[in-house]
Amino acid sequence: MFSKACEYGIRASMYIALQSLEGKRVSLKEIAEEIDSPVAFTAKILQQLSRNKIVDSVKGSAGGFQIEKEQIKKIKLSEIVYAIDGDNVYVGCGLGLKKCNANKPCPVHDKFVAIRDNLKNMLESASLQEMTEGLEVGTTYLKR
Amino acid sequence: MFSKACEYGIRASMYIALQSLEGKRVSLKEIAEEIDSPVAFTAKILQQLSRNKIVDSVKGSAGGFQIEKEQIKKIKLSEIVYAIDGDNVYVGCGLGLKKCNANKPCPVHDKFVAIRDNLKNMLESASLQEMTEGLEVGTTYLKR
DNA sequence: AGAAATTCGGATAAATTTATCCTGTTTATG
DNA sequence: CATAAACAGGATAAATTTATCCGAATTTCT
Repeated sequence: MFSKACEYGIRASMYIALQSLEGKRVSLKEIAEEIDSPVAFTAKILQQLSRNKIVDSVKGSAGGFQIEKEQIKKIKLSEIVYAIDGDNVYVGCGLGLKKCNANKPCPVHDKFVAIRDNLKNMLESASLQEMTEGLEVGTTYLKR
Repeated sequence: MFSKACEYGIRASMYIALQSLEGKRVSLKEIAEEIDSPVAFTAKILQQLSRNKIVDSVKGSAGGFQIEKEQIKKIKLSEIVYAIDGDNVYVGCGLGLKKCNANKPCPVHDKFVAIRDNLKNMLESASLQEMTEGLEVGTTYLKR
């Protein structure tokens, strides 16, 4: 569904959000440990998220990553996915045709559009805030 | 969503089905042309489909690929996807966790399950027969 | 029997994605 | 101000996916 990079990106964002709500800034190392991802690769992804204003990065000793509380409420999963995977998830034919559309559709066009719209709606309505709620009370997990 | 291999595999199966309904056996070359896919790569995929009894292959001059009419009615897209991509599409956590389940779910578990079930249902209910119908009357396409 | 058309299967190559490493820069802190 | 902790970014490597090539086997047709 998503690329590995995107999976790590989403999980990292969720972890940063979780800690930011506690007022804690977190280091790359800690993030990678807590979401069980390769450190250096995660660094690359955090750079992307930082450039795309999804997360704030602070250099130097006592630096790390954080997300402002207001942002945690606003940021939707769709923005994270878009920052890393682009619009691949939303656009593009299920069967790989370059110019598939309602006018000249592939045989599964309508069925795919329906499913993709579901996915899109889900990602556009799921905020980081909402995602952290289960993490806080221990009913959802970011590794294992 | 699917791998390139799977996209080509689905399109190839649809084209073979379409021609088989006309009583025509089709060659690799013709298939690749008609679905706009790389010939040699398509050959590999057809081998897989042949081993998995999705398509029949006939060697030798005047050989080629075909699908029996009875099979065209029975074969669902899910079988093609499974033959090529395995169960990746259905199983596996949206965020890449190895042991994500209803008991210890990732933050998006339920939402993903819902969407994946949609996809699964769609693939399990869409037969090759159904797919060829639009192709026959020219309302759907396999290339462009 | 020979030639042509065709799939099969192994080896290999190219492209992309995933992952690592290393050097530089920034910043808090003692 | 020196040091250590941390991110940034370029170069590189490993793994996977996508794609090509070629010889062998099979079958039809003349």
